[in-house]
Amino acid sequence: MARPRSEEKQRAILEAAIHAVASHGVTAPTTMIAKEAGVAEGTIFRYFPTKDDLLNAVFLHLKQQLRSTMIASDAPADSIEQRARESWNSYVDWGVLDTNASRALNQLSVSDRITAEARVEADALFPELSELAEPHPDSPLADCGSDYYNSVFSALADATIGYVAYHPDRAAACKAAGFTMLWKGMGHP
Amino acid sequence: MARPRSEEKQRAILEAAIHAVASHGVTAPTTMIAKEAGVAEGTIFRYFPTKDDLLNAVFLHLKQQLRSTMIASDAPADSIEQRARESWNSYVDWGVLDTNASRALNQLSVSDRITAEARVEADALFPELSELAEPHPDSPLADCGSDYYNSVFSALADATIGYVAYHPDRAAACKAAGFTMLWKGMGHP
Amino acid sequence: MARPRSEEKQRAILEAAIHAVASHGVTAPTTMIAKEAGVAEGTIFRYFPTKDDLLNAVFLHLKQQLRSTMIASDAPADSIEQRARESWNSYVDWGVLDTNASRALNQLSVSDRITAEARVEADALFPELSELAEPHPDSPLADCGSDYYNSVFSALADATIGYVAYHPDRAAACKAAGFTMLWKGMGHP
Amino acid sequence: MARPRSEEKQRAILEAAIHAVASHGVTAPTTMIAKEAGVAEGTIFRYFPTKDDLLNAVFLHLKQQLRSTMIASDAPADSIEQRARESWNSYVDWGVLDTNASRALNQLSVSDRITAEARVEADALFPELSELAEPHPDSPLADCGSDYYNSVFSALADATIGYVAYHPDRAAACKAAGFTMLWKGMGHP
DNA sequence: TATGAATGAGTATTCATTCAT
DNA sequence: CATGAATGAATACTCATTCAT
Repeated sequence: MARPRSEEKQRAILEAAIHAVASHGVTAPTTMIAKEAGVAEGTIFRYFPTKDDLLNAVFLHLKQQLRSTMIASDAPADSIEQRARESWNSYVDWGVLDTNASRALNQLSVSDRITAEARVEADALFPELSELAEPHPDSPLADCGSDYYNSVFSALADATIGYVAYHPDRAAACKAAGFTMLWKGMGHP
Repeated sequence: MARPRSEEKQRAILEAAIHAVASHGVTAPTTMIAKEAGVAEGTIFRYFPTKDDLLNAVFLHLKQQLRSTMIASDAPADSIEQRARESWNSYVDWGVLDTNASRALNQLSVSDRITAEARVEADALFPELSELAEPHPDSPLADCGSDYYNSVFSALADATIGYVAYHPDRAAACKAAGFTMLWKGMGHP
Repeated sequence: MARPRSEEKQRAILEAAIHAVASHGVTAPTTMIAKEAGVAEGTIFRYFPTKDDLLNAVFLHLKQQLRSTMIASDAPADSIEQRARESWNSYVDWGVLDTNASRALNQLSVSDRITAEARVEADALFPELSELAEPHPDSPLADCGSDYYNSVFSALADATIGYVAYHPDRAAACKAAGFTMLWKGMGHP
Repeated sequence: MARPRSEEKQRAILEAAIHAVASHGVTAPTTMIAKEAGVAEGTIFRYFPTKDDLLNAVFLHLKQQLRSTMIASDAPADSIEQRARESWNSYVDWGVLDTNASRALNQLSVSDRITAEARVEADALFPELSELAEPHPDSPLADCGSDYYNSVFSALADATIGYVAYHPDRAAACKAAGFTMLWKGMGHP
């Protein structure tokens, strides 16, 4: 599939897919996505050869979007704790602000239609998480693999996002509590 | 007077469903489940009127299984920390030992085909989690809602189970690290 | 299938089938019929080898029931018109009185699951209709076949029954009008 | 811009449905209809969202067809009797000429899958039947409801069509006899 | 290139019938 | 003989994908 003409149409399809997946899961029919995107049924397949390709593209698109958010908020940080907290905060905020995006990403994350390659590619977007995760020798995480921290980070963040979505008034408390867990869990005092 | 309804067959269907859902998600076709269970397709619907009923039954079955495991390992605990750690350990061990069960439970947990009732019923099986979660006033969790802890517990546990499944040699380290996170996150020193 | 033991059970099945067919058409499931008859699903098939056999039996049963009614009301008639009118009246009354029976018979009459043999057998139950129908040479019916009259008789009667079922207050008028049609149509003055 | 929706295909589906319903009743499977129409099974559902929609469309299609026939034969009539007789004749002729159509219409008419709306719409196609039915005060039909005549008209016509289908040589006699019944039954001398 | 009509394999569910108890 | 559990072919409908326009 050659790069298709309309960048805008591709974007519309992605956005429509996000919305559809958020509300109907990965089984959301392509017809529904097409309708929501304002394109014909067949058009989707000129931009994404199969539905799976589309789903994986959505997955990466969301991860990149999240990535951008985190960079945007990347103020020069005083301390490593500050940087870590800001990563955490922007991650959670992104999910809370754009519920659709967050819900869609959750659905995709657990779906077996997202390939291992896409997952690897997505993880590579967040190198600083790994860096922050670099545990000091006496951290409890020292003997866990390097991406155990990553798993835990997103697991905690997703749980927090999900919870805050239903209890917006507790957003601040939960964000703080979640970060404390992460930070103390790494062996910081 | 007729052939009695077979407890064993019902079990076979549940087990088959677990396996099928673990590897194909909740969209695993009933034909596949039937074949795996060694029964005719129609038989499934004698035991579970609809596929959704089957899925909810599987969900509760797995939760109960998990529950039993945790009770079985419920040694008289010296301290509250000890009790908490044992809950955590047996939860994670269950998932690690029976990967299918754990994967299926994850798929079901995020599926919108599991009813709110089933979820409530499932949560009621783990009252001690809530009790352990009771935060003291100066815990970071104090201002979060009461089930934020629960969300975090399963999120961390599932992440740990998933990770350990791929890195069995690090099981001990990850289990310990995960619990530390949880424990310290609650404000314990 | 040997004549089965319980005459009573056979009757219960027939009655249940009448009710089920009246309200759900010939597609009424055998399980529903069994339940309504208070017998097990399989029992039906000890009395009637197939569902089609059951339906044909119901058809004949209803025709016989109708037949009995008409005989019962068969007072010694003064004139041939009187006899004809009484036939007509008892036929229509039967349908009006037992709506279920009438509805079921209608459903069965138009169903292609009733065999030609059953239809012939049923017609043979009403020989006097044919006799009454014997047209005099100058009747408009003279050149129609002998059972055209029969068809017309039941067509008119069924239409009348159906109409009266919804407009019970007009029963008398419709019965009279229907008979007039029949009688005058035969060339009587 | 895409392939236009084919009027011809819709027609093929309707015709196939008529044929299938005529010979197998309303339970004729959609696969059979599709095969007979020479289209894929899914295609049926592009033209008719559900099978019930298809059945209702077939019902109306047949009524309209019948309607056209009757209009076509609508010569300027000398008398009201002449007009009535021509209505009757063309109705019966239609059924005799196209046995499938007539059989299908009969099946549909008694089916509970034809909606009340469709029936009302169909009746509205034949306003002159109601007009002709307007009974004079001393008609036997005077005290019956206004659509008793309609019921009787179709009942007689269908019976006649059915009979003539098997005895084509008696068509003329039966048509005449049937009309006489109707006409005399209305109190005409 | 975009469209949307056409496709047909795939899905959950039903039901007449069989047969172990 | 009666029961009802088990069966699996059949059914209406869906949907990712193809392809004529």
